[in-house]
Amino acid sequence: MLASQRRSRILEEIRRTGAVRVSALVERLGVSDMTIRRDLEVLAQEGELRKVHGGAVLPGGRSTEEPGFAAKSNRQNAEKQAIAAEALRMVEPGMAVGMSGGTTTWTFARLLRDVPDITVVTNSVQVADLFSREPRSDQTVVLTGGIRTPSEALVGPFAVSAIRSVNLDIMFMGVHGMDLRNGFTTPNLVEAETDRAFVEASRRFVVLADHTKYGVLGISTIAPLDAADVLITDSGLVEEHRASLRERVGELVLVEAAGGEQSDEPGSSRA
Amino acid sequence: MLASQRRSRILEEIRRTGAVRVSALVERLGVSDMTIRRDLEVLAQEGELRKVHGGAVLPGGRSTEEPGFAAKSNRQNAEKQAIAAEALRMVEPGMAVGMSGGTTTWTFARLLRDVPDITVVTNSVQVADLFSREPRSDQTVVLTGGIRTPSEALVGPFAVSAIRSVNLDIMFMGVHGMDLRNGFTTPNLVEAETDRAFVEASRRFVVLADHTKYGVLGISTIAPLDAADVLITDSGLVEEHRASLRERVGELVLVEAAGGEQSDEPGSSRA
DNA sequence: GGAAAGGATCGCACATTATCGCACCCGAAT
DNA sequence: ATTCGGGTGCGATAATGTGCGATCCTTTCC
Repeated sequence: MLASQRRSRILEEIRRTGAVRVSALVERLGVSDMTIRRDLEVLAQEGELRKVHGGAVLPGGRSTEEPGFAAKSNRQNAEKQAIAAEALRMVEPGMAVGMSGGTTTWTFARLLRDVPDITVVTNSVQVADLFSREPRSDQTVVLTGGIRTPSEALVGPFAVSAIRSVNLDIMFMGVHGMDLRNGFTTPNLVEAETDRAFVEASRRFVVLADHTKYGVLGISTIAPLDAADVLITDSGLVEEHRASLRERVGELVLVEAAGGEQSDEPGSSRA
Repeated sequence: MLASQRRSRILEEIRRTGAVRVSALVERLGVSDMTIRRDLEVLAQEGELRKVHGGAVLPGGRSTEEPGFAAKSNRQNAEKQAIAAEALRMVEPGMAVGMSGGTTTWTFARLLRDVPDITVVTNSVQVADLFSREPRSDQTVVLTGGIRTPSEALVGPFAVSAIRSVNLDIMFMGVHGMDLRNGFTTPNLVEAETDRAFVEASRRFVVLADHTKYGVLGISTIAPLDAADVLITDSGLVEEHRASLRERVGELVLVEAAGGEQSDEPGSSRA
């Protein structure tokens, strides 16, 4: 059995019963306890479950934990993980990193916690929450001020003013839609304003967007496509769209969504 | 059964009935009384419940509202409730209200949610959380930016700059200590800075502090006693201290803590 | 084509830590 | 004063994580 299959089984089990114990999984899946523990570690890192003594439970506990709840955040989760992993390669110790809100950046923020000596500026309460859960003395997390939107982002003049006063080495932004004519868009007018401020405040502007965002149109434009220095998306994007984007954005990075929920092809040679 | 499952069951039970007994849980969950006690201890530490003789009851208000910082918030809870109720009388619809962090202001914020048409400016993530749980279109809640302290307050230049740019009708502040010589103090240097900015930004400065704060000295002074237009405290304060304070602060308001220890009645004392 | 190098995954042994129940004594309520 | 619940100390048991070696698959080189 493949590791990703095994992990799917674990998720299936925990979603059905609400909790799993290591010893039960050892018996059921026929692997050692260490393997199970490592699986749980990985799944916990992805936010799919929460490790507890003796096993794991669903993460549903804290309301501020996961943005938008499971329905939304699990969509394209494998893609988001892969995108986040790729984005992580662009961050180096000592950097000043900006992050907007959204589930993709939230996934990315989970990985970012392990990077030493960085300064994070964000207008997302959830992202700030992630870092403040286990504070590290070598990391500084700045939450911009402002008024909360339903998606828990801070917007408005306070946010804009705070963002304008910083200089970021790199800015990571999740968007709701990307389109040739309208660029990167969001359904929230005031969020677009803060997002624009973020773009202006950063030396390097990186957009994180899975392939389903292509062609989606939010009411407000954050920036044209060519404003992005890098766009990281996944290989689910069809060739035609890849070409379009490649012409416009600074650099287009495609990542392979590793070990999705179901899409495993054992022994297939690389294309 | 996993320990965390067991604790979930306990919470479920207590939220359904309002109270649990140790003996009942022993039977229902099939573990020893000591295990139950230890569970209750953990949950009480998290602020999910309050231990009483024979079992546990729900803490002050809705337990789901209480964030993780609640271990300390139950101390002097009755006093805080009474102080908060008194402070509420000073707020009128249409006002711009400032609030610092701390458990006393948090208690106050819960009452403030019912006041129509107000603007709240706070550097406390928890206070902002309270309002964003059920957003009202006639209320605006501004979170100042900044870096999080362990007590979940936002501090630093971003916070100060945001606070300086607003004008508040009234400012409510919880303090860590009050002392004749050193005035209102806090153990956190940078928090004092934002607190001072709050004082300067407001027309009317109200301090909320239960009687145990008297004589306590934090490392950093926020303001001298006479900077307070109003000081609301409880009648646990001895006469000698009352007199001292009355000389210095603009107005000293003493409230009676209802019911001594118990305070888990939703429809609380005054209107 | 095949062998060697590289990388990832998994299992085992070990030291460490957390959990639980029991016995015992203390404190609170009636 | 008596009874019931509460807390502390201890030992037994289970769970955890780290380091290491074995195995499998992929890649690379000849």
